[in-house]
Amino acid sequence: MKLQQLRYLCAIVKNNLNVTAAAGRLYTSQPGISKQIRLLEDELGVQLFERSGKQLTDITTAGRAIIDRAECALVTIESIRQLACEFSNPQSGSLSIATTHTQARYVLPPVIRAFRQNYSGVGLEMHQGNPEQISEMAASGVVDFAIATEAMEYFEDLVMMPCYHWNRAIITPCGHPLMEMETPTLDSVVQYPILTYVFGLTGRSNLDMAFKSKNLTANVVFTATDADVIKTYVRLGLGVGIVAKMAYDSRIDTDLCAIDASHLFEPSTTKIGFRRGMFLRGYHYDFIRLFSSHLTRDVVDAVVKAGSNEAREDPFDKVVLQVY
Amino acid sequence: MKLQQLRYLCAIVKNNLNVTAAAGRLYTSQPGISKQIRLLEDELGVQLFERSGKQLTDITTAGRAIIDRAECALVTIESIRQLACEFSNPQSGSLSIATTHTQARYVLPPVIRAFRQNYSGVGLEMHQGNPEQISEMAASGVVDFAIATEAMEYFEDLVMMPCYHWNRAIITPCGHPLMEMETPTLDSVVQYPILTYVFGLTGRSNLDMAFKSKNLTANVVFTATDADVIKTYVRLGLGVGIVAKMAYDSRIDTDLCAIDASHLFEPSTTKIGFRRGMFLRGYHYDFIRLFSSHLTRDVVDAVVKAGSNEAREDPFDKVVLQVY
DNA sequence: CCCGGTTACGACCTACGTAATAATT
DNA sequence: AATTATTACGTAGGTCGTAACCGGG
Repeated sequence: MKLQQLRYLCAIVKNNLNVTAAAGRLYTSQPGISKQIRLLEDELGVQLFERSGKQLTDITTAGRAIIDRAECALVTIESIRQLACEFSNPQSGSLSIATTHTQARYVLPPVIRAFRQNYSGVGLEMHQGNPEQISEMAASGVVDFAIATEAMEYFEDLVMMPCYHWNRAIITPCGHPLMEMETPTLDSVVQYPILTYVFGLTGRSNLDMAFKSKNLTANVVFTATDADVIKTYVRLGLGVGIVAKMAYDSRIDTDLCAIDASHLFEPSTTKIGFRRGMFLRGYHYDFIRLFSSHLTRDVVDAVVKAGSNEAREDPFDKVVLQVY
Repeated sequence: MKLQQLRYLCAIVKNNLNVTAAAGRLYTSQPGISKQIRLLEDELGVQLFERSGKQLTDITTAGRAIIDRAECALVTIESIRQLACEFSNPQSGSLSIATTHTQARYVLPPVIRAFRQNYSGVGLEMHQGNPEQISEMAASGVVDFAIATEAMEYFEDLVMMPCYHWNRAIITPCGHPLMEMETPTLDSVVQYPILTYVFGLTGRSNLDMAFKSKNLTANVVFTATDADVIKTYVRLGLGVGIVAKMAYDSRIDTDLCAIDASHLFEPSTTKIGFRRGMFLRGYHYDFIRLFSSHLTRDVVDAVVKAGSNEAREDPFDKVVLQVY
């Protein structure tokens, strides 16, 4: 049994049992992969894949169990590599983050700036996607960290930690009648066409829940994945926007007005997650800390330890998170 | 990085940094090992060992962390192998147990017999030693299971489970004055020279505690590692023996008399343990079950899961163990 | 001077890529 | 017919073992 064979095995699985695709991803030839898989199966004495003729059609029961452990072994091996790096070269490496537009555009900039000042030798890579894609990237090891607000609980092998709460703002062109009120009600808001995030993004579910619980139907005329686009269309007069509060900047958005809407919608919680078993380098801890100051190294370590098991008491019960 | 290199690395550590010994254990040449270690260090860019001249004198900080993970990876790899075996050949394999004389001689025989009837294809291997050696064997993967009564808690990477409680018997040649009493007291027992187990074996510590708590000094004139030897010397009239109750068989030891001593000494608990992360095959579960009927597959799995973390509530709190 | 680790070298093996072949959709 | 896996084969790299070489205690 060789590590390569395990890598090939996992690559095939990640590429939907397409050996050619797996070979492409690993920059090697597909006959090589086929042969190594065959050899592995011979050595272990078990079929790992169901085959119909030459095609791989499915994973066998044994295969599934073995692949799980193979992934685990590979993660451990990777962590050895990282660990060595951390000792030989603690100031250099690379940090890759997958996140949503909202975070990338409105929350991360100061964090990234501070991080770069401390770790100029660490390469940064940023990926964008919806929360599901983001989680997937972190779970499969494409990125180190996933940062998002929704749909981050569904990956068993991600360690998730809450970072901060945030509320929404209602934005309109200046002089809009809604802006006359101190604290508009949901009833008054639904009078107008609404522009907000597409479903599944940036706390959209909390928004829908608020309307639903009051039996109101919001007339959502436009959705987008980011607040910049939404603001653009609010400026065009399509309606009122409901976006994350941090997406409104009074210095820049001078032609728009905003009202805090924290009394209308439940706050959402942004979380950061990384793959279980991953070795966290010094700069990983520091990045997390920069992003959310209560997540010190000790706290993170505790969560990792606790998380290796199913639910015990939530270590964040008593922590008061920053609120935007 | 290759698996062999990790194996070499761990072997060197297990052999006290003696490369030649490690080579011998692995049936390979020591230049090969030296070279692979060197290559590994080059690839990782970290020294794994401190060297004084050519000698390996110590493990570096980085080395220690890396070796930990290397061992973990190797255990996972081994578990893949076992897993495959379980699928390809569930009835064959091998089971190795390390235990003390008491278990091997008085408790395990019926278990082993039953096991062999179910799994005639599984080779059995039995090792003996003191509890520390036994734990060590299980922790280092020489054997699958460690079964003993004392000193099993000190290995962090062993999963331990209580199997049964047992009490002691006082044995004397027939007609001994102690046997006149229904329930002898400690005071009466200390009147006589005592023969029992050597320190660290078979619940010896509970015995010492009992005397100490009553401020009595036992006149221990003879210690041995097993009850057979002790009984022999009791027959010679050296004194009274205090041995595990199951070591007295009225059908065989017709020239000896025994009195239950459970009122004098706290019962001891025999435990079974195996290396954390080890893949348990079907026959492993069955063996455990045969040895201790409350340790069903579900219970064992639960302990493994829970044990991957530090102390949570003891899953055996409410279980009533069999008492010998 | 012996024990133990490193260097040097040669043999064998095997992983991998290219090219041709077969099978499945 | 196009896509995808297997088979065949040659090469290049690397692991391992033998043998000779050094450094400490």
